This record gives sequence, structure tokens and C-alpha cells, in this order.
Amino acid sequence: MPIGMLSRKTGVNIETIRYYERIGLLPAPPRTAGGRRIYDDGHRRALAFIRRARELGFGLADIRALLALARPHGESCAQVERIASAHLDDVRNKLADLARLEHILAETVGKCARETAPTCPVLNMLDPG
Amino acid sequence: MPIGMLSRKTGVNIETIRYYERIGLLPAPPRTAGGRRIYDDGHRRALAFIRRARELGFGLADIRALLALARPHGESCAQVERIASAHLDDVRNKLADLARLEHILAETVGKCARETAPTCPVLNMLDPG
DNA sequence: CCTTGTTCCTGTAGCTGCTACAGGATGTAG
DNA sequence: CTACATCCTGTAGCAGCTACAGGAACAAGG
Repeated sequence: MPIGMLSRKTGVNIETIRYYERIGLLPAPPRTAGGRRIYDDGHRRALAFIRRARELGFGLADIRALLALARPHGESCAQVERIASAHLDDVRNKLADLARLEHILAETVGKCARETAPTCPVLNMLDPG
Repeated sequence: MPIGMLSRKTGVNIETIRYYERIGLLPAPPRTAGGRRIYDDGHRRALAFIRRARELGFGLADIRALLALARPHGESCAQVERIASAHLDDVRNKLADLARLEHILAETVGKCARETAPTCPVLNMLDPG
């Protein structure tokens, strides 16, 4: 199948597919006589794998490692788990940061609605006096 | 004060201060005869403002707008509030996304610990079968 | 066979928000 | 007067794409 169809099937942008090939994340497919890429179902699965991993927030370096570990099926689960739980830690840290953010912002914007302050509550919070 | 002291006082990297100047976020200070930047307390306050706003997740475009609105004190609070609450929406969306992520990852990594699956649970979830 | 329209190709540059050099000039303390 | 810290400019790099420009290839209709 040509790149456009692969793009439609996986929901990954054509430019992004070529980008993944360029950085060596997705294997380069064979070409037609005219030079167009022809993909098979193996490529489709690999790209779908990458896409799901991206949706879960894994970085491309992690995904590269995961793809490598996905080949010899069976023994390397411990390594996979290490990558995944490191990423989970990361996500939890970001979550905590964002929650703190949300709290402060919500509070400050809330003051705007109550309209009791003489100066803008948002600028007030940002201004170091 | 020279740039290094400003950096220490605000916790903003020297390179970042120069970067802010280059993109027109922080006004260019006067220089010594030898060409070194000399900052005053106004610069310090502006930079501290920028820093707090960055910590709250505002983008540089938003900060540029906020800085402009911070000058004519008093009337433009509505615009400030619009920027802040748009950002708050953004933060809440990201928060929801991350929470979903966290849930899926935690569940999957949890399966690894229970060790009952024949194949790696993480790879299993990523693999589109 | 020829045209039209779509798809595809390569290569480069842009985005955000910094950070990290290289290679040199300047300021300050002993 | 010499060290040494601090500063200068300019460029290039990071993630992870996205958006062109300028051209070639293919499928379908006449």
C-alpha cells in the first residue's frame, strides 16, 4: 500500500511517517520503479505500535527501545517494565505539577469573577511587588 | 547590576535572559563602555514576572501580552482574565489527558507485577494484534 | 495516446523555549 | 601586571513534528 493509505489507516501524518523513517524508527519500505514507498502489514503494525506509544506519552527514544524489545518475544519483559514504570513516574510528576498549577490559576481567576480586588488579581499574583 | 547577578537574583539562566532580550520579551538594558549589560530593579521585576508566569505554564506569547497589559494599571483586567482563563482551560485539558494516561499506564504496569500473563502486558497493550 | 488530477518525491526551513558551545573581550583583585 | 571570573556575539542543537517549494509518477477518462 502507498504512504497515503498507510497514513489513513494509522492516523499518522504522511510527513510524520517519512520523518520516522528518516530517524530510523520505522524501517524503510521497498519502492516502486518510480521511487514510491510501498508498505505491507508489518509496517502498518509497527506504525500503529508507535502511534499508541506516542499517545501514551512515550518519547521516541523509549519507543525505539520498546520496538527493539518487542522482537525477541518473551524474556525481556523486565526491561520493558522498567521503561514503562519510569515513564509512569514521569507522568505522575507532571500530573502533580499540573494539579498545583491548576489550583493556583483557578484560585486567581476565581478572584477576578468576585471582582472585589482593587487591582487585577492575576497581575497581582505575577507581579513581584 | 550585571547579568550574572540578575541571573542569581531571579533564578533565570544567563543564556535565557539574553534569549528573552533577543526575542523582545525583556527590554534591552544600557551597557557599560565595554559593552556589558547593566540592569536595574525594573528589569529585575520584569524578569521575575516572566519567571512566575513561566512557572505557571504561560507561553511566551501570553506573557508578552500580559506584560503589555501590566503597564496601564487598572482597566485591562478583563483581557488579563481572558488570557488566564484560556490558559486554565488548557491546563485542565492537559490534566485530564495525563490522568487518563496515568490510569492506563498504572493498570498495565500493575499487571507486570502480578506476573500472571504469558506475554508482556506492556507490549501487549501497545501491539495492535 | 494524451491529458488531467491526485498522489507522491526530496530537501530545507520553521515552530517552542531554551541550552551549549566556540572563540574572544572585559572587569577586578592581589 | 597578571590571573581569573565574568561577560560578549553568533551559531547550532534538543524534541517532535509540520509546512512549504518544486518537481516526478500514476490512475482514469476521453
